[in-house]
Amino acid sequence: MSAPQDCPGCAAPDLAFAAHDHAHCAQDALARAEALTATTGARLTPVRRRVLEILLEEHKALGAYDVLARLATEGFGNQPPVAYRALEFLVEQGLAHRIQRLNAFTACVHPGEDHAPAFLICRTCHTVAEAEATAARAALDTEAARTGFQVERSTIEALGLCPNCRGQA
Amino acid sequence: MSAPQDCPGCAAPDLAFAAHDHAHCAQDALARAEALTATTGARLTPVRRRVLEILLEEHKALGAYDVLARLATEGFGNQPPVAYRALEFLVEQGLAHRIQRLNAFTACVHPGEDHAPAFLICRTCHTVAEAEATAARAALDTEAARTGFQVERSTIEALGLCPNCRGQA
DNA sequence: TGTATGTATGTAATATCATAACACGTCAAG
DNA sequence: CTTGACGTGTTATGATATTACATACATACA
Repeated sequence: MSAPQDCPGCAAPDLAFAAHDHAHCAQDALARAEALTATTGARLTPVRRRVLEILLEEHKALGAYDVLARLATEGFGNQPPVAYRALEFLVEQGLAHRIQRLNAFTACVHPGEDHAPAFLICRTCHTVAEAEATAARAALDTEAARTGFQVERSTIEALGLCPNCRGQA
Repeated sequence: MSAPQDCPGCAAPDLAFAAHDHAHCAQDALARAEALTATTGARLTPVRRRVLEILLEEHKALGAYDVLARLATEGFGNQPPVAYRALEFLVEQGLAHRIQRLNAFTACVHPGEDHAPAFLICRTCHTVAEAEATAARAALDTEAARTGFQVERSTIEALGLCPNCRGQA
């Protein structure tokens, strides 16, 4: 495992859209996940680890049943809870994110850097990228506070065209 | 129908949370909806109008099946498409919004004022309020643009505690 | 007035997403 | 060596959403 700044692909903010060594990117995320769980004591069991690997194969969001189908062919259980539980674990640990708009899940590319990103979802190629959401979240919190509402968690997701698909249109 | 500034309840930004004359608030939204559809030529048929009324009864989000159950007892169809079609129409016309986080729908309290609000969802009383999202959306668009992503639609939803429920906690 | 056309509604069937409840196995602490 | 926590497997069911087709209703216009 290399530090993030050692990998041009992994360090880029537009990671998902830019051409990059995805194998390295996935390996890196997996290694970090292992380091993280070792630290916190959370158990990255075979099913959970495999689900993370599956999510890391592409910068896309996968439905729970897509994941489940993969697991089933590999000798794991084939009932929905098997997938949902592993996904829930990964989300709790910050190793994956749920994309509300798609009822689907995507691997976190920056595990450990405690963050609540915005998601950029390309409506053509279905790639999902994480984007920095600090400013947007701050604006939302401020606006909410004006009405006395206290934000605990927020969902920020954008649908649109990624740079690659824009070029082709 | 009165202009928005004539109604203290309807003009307030924290409409949903503040004590207000909700009957007036609902009537106002309905009247605007009628005016709007008359302008655009869209047909606010009995089912669609009734669905809007149902959504306007409270500042909450209702699931499609909740709406459907109401419709069914009133002599309308009782199959899911009846509710989904009416809801889709209302959303298209800007008369209702879909809350992704809840897989549910809520009436728009400012129909006609072309807007894409953020939603503030109270986790205790389940009230849903619309909040100004211009700043948050701008921040998101800017961040997305840095990666070359072009945002077409964005979802901004916050889960937390509304002023009333905060007081009680 | 009759008829064609588009739009809305009704209905059946099915697809997709998600959770509750319980059984069984494993492993570490006491 | 057993108890308790946790993880996994499985059954069953619940919740959300769409496809496809049939029917009715409105509008325009021959």
